[in-house]
Order: sequence, then structure tokens, then C-alpha cells
Amino acid sequence: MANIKDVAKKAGVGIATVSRVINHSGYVKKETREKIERVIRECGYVPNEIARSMTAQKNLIVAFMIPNTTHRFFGELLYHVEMELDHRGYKTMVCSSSEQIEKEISYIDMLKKNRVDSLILLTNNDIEPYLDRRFPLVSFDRRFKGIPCVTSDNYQGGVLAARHLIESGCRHMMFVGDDAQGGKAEVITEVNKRREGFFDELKRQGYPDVVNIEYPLGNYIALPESVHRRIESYAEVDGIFAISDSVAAEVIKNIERRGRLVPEDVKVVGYDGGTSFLNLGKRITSIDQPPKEIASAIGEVIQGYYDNRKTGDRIVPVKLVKGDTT
Amino acid sequence: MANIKDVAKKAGVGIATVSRVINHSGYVKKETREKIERVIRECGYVPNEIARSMTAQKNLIVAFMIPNTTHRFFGELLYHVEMELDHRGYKTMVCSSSEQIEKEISYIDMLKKNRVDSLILLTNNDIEPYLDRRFPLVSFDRRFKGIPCVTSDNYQGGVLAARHLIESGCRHMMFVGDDAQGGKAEVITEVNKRREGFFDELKRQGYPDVVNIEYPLGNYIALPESVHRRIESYAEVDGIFAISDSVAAEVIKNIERRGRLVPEDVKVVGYDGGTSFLNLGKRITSIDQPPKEIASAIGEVIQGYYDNRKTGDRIVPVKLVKGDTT
DNA sequence: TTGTAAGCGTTATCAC
DNA sequence: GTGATAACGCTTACAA
Repeated sequence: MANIKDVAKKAGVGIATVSRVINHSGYVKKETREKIERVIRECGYVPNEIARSMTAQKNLIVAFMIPNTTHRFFGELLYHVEMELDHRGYKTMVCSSSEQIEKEISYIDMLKKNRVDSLILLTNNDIEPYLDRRFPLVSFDRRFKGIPCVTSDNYQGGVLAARHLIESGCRHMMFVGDDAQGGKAEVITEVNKRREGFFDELKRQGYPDVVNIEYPLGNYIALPESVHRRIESYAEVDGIFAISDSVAAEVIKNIERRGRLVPEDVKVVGYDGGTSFLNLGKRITSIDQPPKEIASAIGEVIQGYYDNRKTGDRIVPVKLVKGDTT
Repeated sequence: MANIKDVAKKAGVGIATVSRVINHSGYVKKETREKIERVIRECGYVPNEIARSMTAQKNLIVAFMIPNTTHRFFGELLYHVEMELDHRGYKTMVCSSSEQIEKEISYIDMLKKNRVDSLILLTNNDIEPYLDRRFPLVSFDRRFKGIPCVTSDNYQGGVLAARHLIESGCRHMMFVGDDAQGGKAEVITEVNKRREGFFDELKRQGYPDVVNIEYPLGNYIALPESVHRRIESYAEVDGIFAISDSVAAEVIKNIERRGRLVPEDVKVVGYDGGTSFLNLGKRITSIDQPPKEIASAIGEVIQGYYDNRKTGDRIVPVKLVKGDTT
């Protein structure tokens, strides 16, 4: 591959002039420029980005640390984040952690190594001790002191779910969701606010007795059989708010397997929305947290770092989208 | 951040010695090494990977060009590819194309720019003119002359689907799938072999009349209403093979909406399998193409390039996994 | 064993 | 307008 030196030699100019041409910087006589452009075309020269990163001291790569890309919402979020960053001229490095803190730490280390410029955090592990605020960090759905946080309005989502179930005539409510932090007291994610908002609103509206089904964070896909048994032991429950659409889908499947009908006997609201469960037989009524807008907010924070602007937290509004399960 | 020079100065040695220590290369006296290691620890020195790439002329980054990460199978495949590559010491850059050839071309250009070392191709566009065989390329589900191809055994998948439907008592078969190449004659993907295998096997077993519902490639998610109408116009059909699980899900939903039952009236087989539709109410009988093994095959090809070994095509076996739709 | 110095391919600062 | 030349932070001959 030809490099800038070859081009300069072939064009009979200095490398600085070639650099000016490819960067559209500084003054270059028209003829010189045209000559150089011709040579560049002739030898198919393309500037080496590694060398550029070397002098620029940055590589325009953003790492996205994510539990997996298998979970529907994560896949969607990644898609929009990549689009957003690409649009802004940055590349996205996927970093699936499989929820393992060791992998997460190794991803965080990429910042020191200059492998990536910045990092988007999405985790339920206790990585606080590994975070160095001197690096450009953004966190999704989780507060770390001094690090900008992007999140959907989880609390409001819980409130909306409560109101909707009440309006739909439900009287005995239940919340189903993992405890996210897996018993680790240090870890509190914004996702917990879905539960809080739900409980608070129900209390305000005169429904103080809500069943809370909480279980350790699993693999984001299947719900343990024991959880299903706990759910069905509350025969009077007629309104359920599940922490995510995938949990909702599992819950619905199980309820129907036991012979009760959704939404006739039990109504179910999930969280995530979007196209997540578009081709599921039954469309889940869900609190819609728009991945595109979340990605856009994340993009702004990242851009802020590149522009030496410090940005604050961003809470993205949610709305309830009615489906076939309420 | 401290660099190798700082470390050398603080330790009172030359930078070459520090380099030897961090790379475990060459001879270094024990005491010198220990001294350097202490200094490294003290000032938290970590080698700059950009600079390393500069000399190494490679950055250990692999680009994965993929239509999107929203489609369940793609999300899963990406997950396993990233795991596999990470395991081998390479980083994965996600490159969602949204099926746009312009984006794909810009991703291919990253090779020339040294932004990535190699590229995994997953596309239905006519990118043949943009591929330069001097670069390390791997293609998934698509043959390009001179480029190693990893694919599941699509033909065999079609055969298995045909046999299963016959054994399940179906007599009037249908294939439903996009034409992938969108009418572009130049583009023929391996995915088409699902159709071929299905038709061939049916013919061999004495079912020459198969309905073929073909439509232009869309967004991988929703099936156009017109396609649903074409499907239902064949009232005698009792066995359907869909090109993917997401298409199968759409087809099933529509059939049931019109009042026919799956699998009682119509049996449906999809393609992809895995955990893709795990939390769908009804589990789809599907040709399982294991993303983990595909990722592993891709990893081997990539590794081959780094080791200066040329690898050949890899066809990953598939199997039919019975669900609730047949 | 260890240090000096020449790359790696750019960008940017100076003189001219 | 333009061309040397010094960074950028590392690896690796080659000397010592």
C-alpha cells in the first residue's frame, strides 16, 4: 500500500503538502493540489488511520459494554447506538460481558490501553472500584457518581403501568422482576425504579397490598420454574407488571399453560416495547423505552467528551403502548 | 498517562529494556526486571495499543458487517462471534449496514484505512466490485470467488424440512421466503439453497407440486400484507417451510388470525432455531443452525489469516428441532 | 544484558 | 505556498 511519502515523491512535493491536501487544511496552489489529487487516485492512496490515531492521540472508537446482544432490547439498543455513533463519525466496538465482571474489567482496561476512546457502561456488577473518572464514560440505566447517566424514565414507567392496570379494572396487583443487583447491596440500578414507581402509584391510588415477586438475576431469557410457581400461588392476582417484555412473555406463556387467560383473567404489562415482540403471537402491552432516543442521548454525551463539553444526565420519556395483553 | 520513556527514566534504564520486560522478550537481568516492574506498577503504566499497532502494522480488530443486530438470529450470531474473537484476542467492531450498500462500502473501506485488520461479510448486496482479495475476508452464507465462506448446510436444512413435513402427514407443501437478492441476478446467497433442498427432496419423494411464495427482501421483520394474502389463497396447503423463524412466526400469527390452527390444520417449519424464539408462546419447529459453531468456524478462518494460513470453506451441519408447530 | 537509534505513517510547527 | 523536521509511543535491529 502506498503511503504519504510515496505520494509526495511521485508528485514531486513534500509530505506536508500532501497532508494539507488530504486534510483540506492550509493553503495549496490549485495546480499543486490537482497534481497531488491525481497521484493519489493513481496509486489508490488512502491515509492510514492507525498513524492518524498516533498523532491525534485518539482513535474515534467507542466501546459498548453490554451483557449480550441476544436479548431483544439489547440488540435493538446496540443497533441504534451503532447507527448514532457511525453518523457522528465514531466506530463501535461491541463488548459482550455475559454479565461476567472479569470481562467487564478487561473492557474497562481498554481505555488505559488507548484501544478505545470512551466506554458506554451497561452492567449490573459492582464495577465502581474499576472506574476512573478521567476517562470518557457514559452509563445506561445506572448511576455512578460523576459519570453522566442515560436512562429511560423508569419511575414514570412504573406509574404508567399502575394507572393502566387500575383503569383496566384490575384489583389485585403483582410485580415480577429480578432484583438486578443479585443481592449485592452496592449495586442499585435505575431499573429498580420501575418497581418503585409501580408500588408508589398503587399506594397513592389506594392499593397498598401488592405482591412482589423478586428473584436473583438470571440469564435474561428463561424464568426459573420456582418463580412461576410463586406467581401462580397468588390466585387472586389479576394485574401483573413485569420488569421487561421478555419476562412478561414468559409469565404470559406460563399463565396460559395453566389454563388462565390473558387478558381476560389476568392482565399483563411489560417494559421495553418497540419492535421487540412484534412477531410474537400476542402483542404485549408495554412501557415503551425508545432505543433510538436513548442512543441519541448517548451519542450526545459521547460527542460532548470529544468536544470537551461536560454533559449531564439524560432521562428519556417513556409511554405506555397498549397491546393484546391488557 | 505515563509512557515507556517515563518508565525508563524513572527506572534508570533504556526504553528497549522496558519494552523487553513488558513483552517478555529478550534477556533482562532479574534485578533490572524487578526494578522496572516496580516502576510500572508505581506509575500505573500501560502500553499504548495505538503505538503498538503502528509498529505491528495491525490492530487486532475484526469488523463484522451485519444487516442489523435487531433480528434475533443476527443478535445471537454477533454474540457468539464476539465471544469467539475475544477469546482469540481480537476485538469486534459492529458494522450494521441496514442493508444499505453505501454503508457496506464504507465498512469495506476500513480495511484500506487500517482501521480494522479483517472483515466478516454478511450481506445481500452486490458488493463484489468492492472486494479486494488481498485483504483478510470471510463471508457468511454467501460465496464470493476466492473468499472463504462459512455457512450452515442450507440445502440439507431444506431436505430435513421436507422429510419432516412429509412424515408429519402433510400433502400440500409451500415454501415462503424472500428472494434475498432483491431481483439482482448477480447476487445468489447460500440461503437460497434452503428452497432448493426443500423442492428437490419433495420431488424425489413424489411431491412435484409445491407452492413457492417469493417476495422481495424487506426489513427482516414484518411480512407485507400482500404476501399473507398470497399465502392464504392456497387453501389446500397443509405444510409450510419458511425461510427463517421470524418469517415462520409471522406466517403462523396470520394463519391463526384467519381461524386456521397450527399445527392441527397447517404445519410450519422455520429456520434458525437456537434460543431465538424461546419465549414465544408457541415454540417453532425449526432447522437449527448453531450460531456458536458458526462463530467458531469464522474464528478459525480469521485466525488463519493472522497465522498466514489460508483456510477453506466451512459448512456447519444443521438439525431439525421439533417444536409445537408440527 | 543493555542502550541507541531507526523506523511505523501521520500531523503540525517552523522557517524559507 | 511549500518543505524540512520534530513529535506521537512503541518495537527491534544493531552496537556496545
